[in-house]
Amino acid sequence: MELHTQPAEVNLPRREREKAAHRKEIMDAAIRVFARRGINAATLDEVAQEAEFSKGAIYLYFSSKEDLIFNILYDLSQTISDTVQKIISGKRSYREELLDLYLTIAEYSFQQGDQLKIFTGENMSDFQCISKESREKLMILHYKGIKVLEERTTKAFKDGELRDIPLVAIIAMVHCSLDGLAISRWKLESFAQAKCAVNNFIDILFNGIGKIREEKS
Amino acid sequence: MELHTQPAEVNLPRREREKAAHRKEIMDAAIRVFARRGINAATLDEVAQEAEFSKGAIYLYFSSKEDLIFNILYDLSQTISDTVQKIISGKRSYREELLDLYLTIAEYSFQQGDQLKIFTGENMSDFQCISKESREKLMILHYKGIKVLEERTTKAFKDGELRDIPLVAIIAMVHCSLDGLAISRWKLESFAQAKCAVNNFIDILFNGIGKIREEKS
Amino acid sequence: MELHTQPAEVNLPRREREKAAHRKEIMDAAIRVFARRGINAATLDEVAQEAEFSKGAIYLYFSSKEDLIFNILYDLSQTISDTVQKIISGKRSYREELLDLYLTIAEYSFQQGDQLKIFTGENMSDFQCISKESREKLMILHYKGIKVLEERTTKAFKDGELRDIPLVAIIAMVHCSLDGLAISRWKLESFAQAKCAVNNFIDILFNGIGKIREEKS
Amino acid sequence: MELHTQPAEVNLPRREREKAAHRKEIMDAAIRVFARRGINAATLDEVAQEAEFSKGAIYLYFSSKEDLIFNILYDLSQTISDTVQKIISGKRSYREELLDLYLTIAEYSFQQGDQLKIFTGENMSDFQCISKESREKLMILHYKGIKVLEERTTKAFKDGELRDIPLVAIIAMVHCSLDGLAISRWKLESFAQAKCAVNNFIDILFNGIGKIREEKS
DNA sequence: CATGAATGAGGCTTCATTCAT
DNA sequence: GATGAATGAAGCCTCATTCAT
Repeated sequence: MELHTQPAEVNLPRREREKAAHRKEIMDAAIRVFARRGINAATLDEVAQEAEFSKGAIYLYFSSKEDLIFNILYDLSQTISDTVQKIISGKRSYREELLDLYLTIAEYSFQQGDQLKIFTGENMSDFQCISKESREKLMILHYKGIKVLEERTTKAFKDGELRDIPLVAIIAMVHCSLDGLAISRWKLESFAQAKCAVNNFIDILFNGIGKIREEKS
Repeated sequence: MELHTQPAEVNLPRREREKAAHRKEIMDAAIRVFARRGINAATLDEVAQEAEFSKGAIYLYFSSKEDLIFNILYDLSQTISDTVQKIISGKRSYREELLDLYLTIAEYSFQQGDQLKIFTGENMSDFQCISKESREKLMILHYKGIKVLEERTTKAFKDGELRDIPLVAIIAMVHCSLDGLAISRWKLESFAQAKCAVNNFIDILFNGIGKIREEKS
Repeated sequence: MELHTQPAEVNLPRREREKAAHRKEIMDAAIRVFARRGINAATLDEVAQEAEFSKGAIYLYFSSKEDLIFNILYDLSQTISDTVQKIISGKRSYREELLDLYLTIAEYSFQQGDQLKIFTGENMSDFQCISKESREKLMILHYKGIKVLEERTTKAFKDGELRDIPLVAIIAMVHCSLDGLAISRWKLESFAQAKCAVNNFIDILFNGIGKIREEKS
Repeated sequence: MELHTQPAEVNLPRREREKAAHRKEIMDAAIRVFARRGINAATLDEVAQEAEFSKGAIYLYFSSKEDLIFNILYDLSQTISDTVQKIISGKRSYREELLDLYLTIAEYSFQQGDQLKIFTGENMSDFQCISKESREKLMILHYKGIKVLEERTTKAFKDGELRDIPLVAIIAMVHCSLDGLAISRWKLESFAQAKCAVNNFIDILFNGIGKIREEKS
């Protein structure tokens, strides 16, 4: 299962296709530069150089640096949200689905690590570089994914898959570990390692680290 | 138990004491501004205004904006490292000590939230605004805390407190949840809530969320 | 009587005719945009859009933005100069001819207001956007009209149509009122109003506003 | 009688006085550059160079190029409006007051020609370089002067100083000739010449240029 | 001929840093 | 020590001009 990236537009006139391709090239170059230098420190000169375009060309595809950043974040938010919704469908067990989600994110993190690095390198609600409205658009997408997770967790609880723990705590746990995974705080050096780490994480999440389980009275 | 902040230098000549006090005032003001506006977007003008000093005065205490940032991060890293070392002493059970650490961090997060916000608002290894050497100094401190945790976890394992799970996975789990706690991803609105959240987290960490524990064969 | 605009070239091969037509379309569009946005603020993108041509097409007809501006101003200068020469012929009384000139300008101002707005919207001798040489070409045309007016005024004086007032003063008076008329400082809202205003102006010019005429001693 | 320029602030602390002086120096330099190169073509680099300050210094006194332009225009508008109100007081005859006004403007035009050149070099209502709101503030001042002239003219008519001509025509005449005077369309080379020109203008305005006065029937 | 994507010089603006008072 | 005016490097953005298709 792969992160569901935006489909390449096909069946368009050559001009349109090229335009879309160039736009994507610039975004990809920007992602690399932003990941390397930080969003704020990165200059459009660097992005242009990385993309092998002139600085002016960026403005043919994006109205400003902010617009470029926003589009990168929006695309990624969309991708993540879509992925969560596709995987967390409720058709399999909660544990299976969560494992799938983590593995998918881990894989994406290895393939497209730069994107995730930008995404979580800064606390989303604090992105100073984009306007309040844009930030809200991102939050909406973001919360769509959270919502799905929340509802699935509720269902798992009702289905007797979970211990009697406040849902909010479970969500928080899942959420912050996803972040940790995404920004490579797990310092994994191969996808094999990542797979192993994910398995361990799920094991811990479901069974705990304590030698003996203290059943709540 | 409290986060072990730097002790105010006592027994110094008045001049020295005043100088240290001004230095601290500027750092505190900077922390507030950085938390509010982001390190990059914040200007020294804003910091000076918040500190009720002139812009020039900042340069009497710090050689550059980078130096100011570094000192803030260094102090915090020191504080955290000291705190971890003080709490994770091996004198109590692993679980007790971990709970203590989380509660202490949570409390600090409520008292001095801005500092932690800056600290983890950006991925430390990627702080673009400070030089490689300074970054390494910070990393060293940072890893001191990690090291202590690692060793304590090893001991706990040997003492039979833990299940047979790779240590690195446990460390990663603890680590990313600490980040999550620090940058308020847990969205807690009162310290009471935070205490509850911490208790839940420790419960999950030790006992897992699964209804039935699947003991490893 | 109408302002003598450049005659459409006839009897040319289709290609030539089309080319001339496109050239004119671009100039007309440019006049509209320049009047609306100001010569400096207006971009060739806007002109191209207004003309419904591509930006590149402008360069098939004009070597640069300056060339486009110059041609617009030159055509208008030519038109005005021709008109002055045609009307100020010395065949009728000075007053009749002046009235005719004003009415013609007023009419043109209503039909082609944008052109005149550009023309006098900036002090001709200060057009920064065109080269010194081009500016001089415009001045030459401009002074041709002035010269004709001057000579006609001299003749009127000799013919006993005028009081004994320095010619230069009369010329200045006529000149600045023409400007005022052209750039709509008279704020007229209909051609009928304009005709009335012109009649009043001529009345004032010839008879003054004073209740009693103070004959020079 | 002199144009009533803003009084230099006295009795201020040295710092304040210097600040005001520097602000004025920059405005004066800007006026020279704008007059020489046109408002749009002029760059802040040129202004800074002319003022012998760094480019950044301009931003200590004005928030933007637009703000600088607006302040220049506003000061001048204020000065002109004040002057008109002071001179056109109704204490003397309409003709005397008008003559005084013209002479004052002419004198100012020789002393501070650059300012007036900017002011009328572009049609005020079309200043593309300043925001609509700012433009409206200027218009308000502008119309204050016009209003005074209008009322004085009405009074003169009632007092029997004027022939029976539509007031609006008289105002328009006065107005456009003031413009012509201000932007040096009268091409005068000395103040003596200007005085002479003004006298001639007033003569023409009141008595007309016609040899024989055609009294309206 | 016509197009419009690409270029890059140059403008406006910000802000860390310096320095005379 | 403390101030804040001054500096100038560097960033973002615009737009006249070019050129491959």
